[in-house]
Amino acid sequence: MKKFQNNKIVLGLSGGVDSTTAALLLKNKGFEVVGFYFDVLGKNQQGVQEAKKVAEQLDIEFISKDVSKEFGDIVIGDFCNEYINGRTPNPCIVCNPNVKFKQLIEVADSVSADFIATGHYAQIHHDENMDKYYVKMGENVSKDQSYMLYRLGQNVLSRLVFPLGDVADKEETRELARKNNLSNADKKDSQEICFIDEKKDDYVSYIKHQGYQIKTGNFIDPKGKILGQHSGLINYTIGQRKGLGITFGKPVFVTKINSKDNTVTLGENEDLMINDVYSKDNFFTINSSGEFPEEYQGKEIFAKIRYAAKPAAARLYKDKDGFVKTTFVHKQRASTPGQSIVFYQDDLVIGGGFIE
RNA sequence: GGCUCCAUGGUCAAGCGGUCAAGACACCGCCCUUUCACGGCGGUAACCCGAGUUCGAUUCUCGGUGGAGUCA
Repeated sequence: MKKFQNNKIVLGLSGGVDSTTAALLLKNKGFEVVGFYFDVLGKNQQGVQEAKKVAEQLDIEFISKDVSKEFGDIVIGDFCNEYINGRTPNPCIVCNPNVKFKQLIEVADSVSADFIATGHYAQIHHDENMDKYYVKMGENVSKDQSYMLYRLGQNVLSRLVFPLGDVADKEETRELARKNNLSNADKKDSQEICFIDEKKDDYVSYIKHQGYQIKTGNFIDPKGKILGQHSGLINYTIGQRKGLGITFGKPVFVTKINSKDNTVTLGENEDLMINDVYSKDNFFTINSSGEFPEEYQGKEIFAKIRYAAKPAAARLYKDKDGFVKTTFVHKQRASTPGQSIVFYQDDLVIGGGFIE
């Protein structure tokens, strides 16, 4: 798709090694690169300056934009609500289609660029016959970030380039950066949640600072017996072991979070193993609406229920009320409401949804 | 009230007349990780008090204190 008939490309430029190296690679391939920094906090002058400096080093155009309003409404609002409701959100999943890539497209249109890019370790696959685009796992299997991108639609994918998709090793990225004297070649990987300053907040105190009231409640066993006091639902996620402050001589894990009666159920690891995972708000790549394609009924696929999980064999079934049931061949550990399940066919992302 | 049993890190729990006093769970740190977790590695931390026996007591004896059981 070439709307503008040029080689102009808008790259999400955070100032980190990955996006910087991505810019370099694009430049080398002959793209006219525009570095785009989106400021989710709206006051991140340091972030802007760092990215700008990198852009100058690379000698590329640079744009920054305050997207704090939409980011706050869409991502942070959802993030807090989910936690308050006893779920475990993954803000990156929400941000990508609704803020990050949406912004990239908008900026690309505004500067008449045909393409957009990010430094994700993922690839794009184009099915020529069906004329469909897919996110494909990165060559760098251990860093593969395709999971985070399952909600991107054809309008985005068709214009998207992942320069680092075929880089098989993060060290290779750094090496490239070093060779080209990029100042951030050895900058530490960013981590944690991007909108929370880990120096002064963790996500729990962040949510508290947003004005939410956190109520303590009971830890209970699977039969309902009270085991102790928990410090508020937002502190916990399914499968969690540490930070419970409760001891039984053997590890215990969070097996259930119940927002109705404000309890947290603790149990053994075995209790966390399940075959069937239900998801809602599913999004399937090949349908512009994102709906479940009928031909996927009973389909053998691979799926993972967490970013860091290994894709595991499963079958897909359409369920009532827009739900999808995924039946794994082997039990999976700690399916967590709010996290995403992502479906793969071989190394292509075909869709995903939010776990219930 | 009588009798019996017990008393070790935050919790549970080994053990011995001379030990750097196990281990598990918790906790802390690091690693892993563009979410939250899991996981891996490492770390802090204890013999209830007093008297006695002994070359030496956490270990044996007595008393105290605290807890558990039992009897009328």
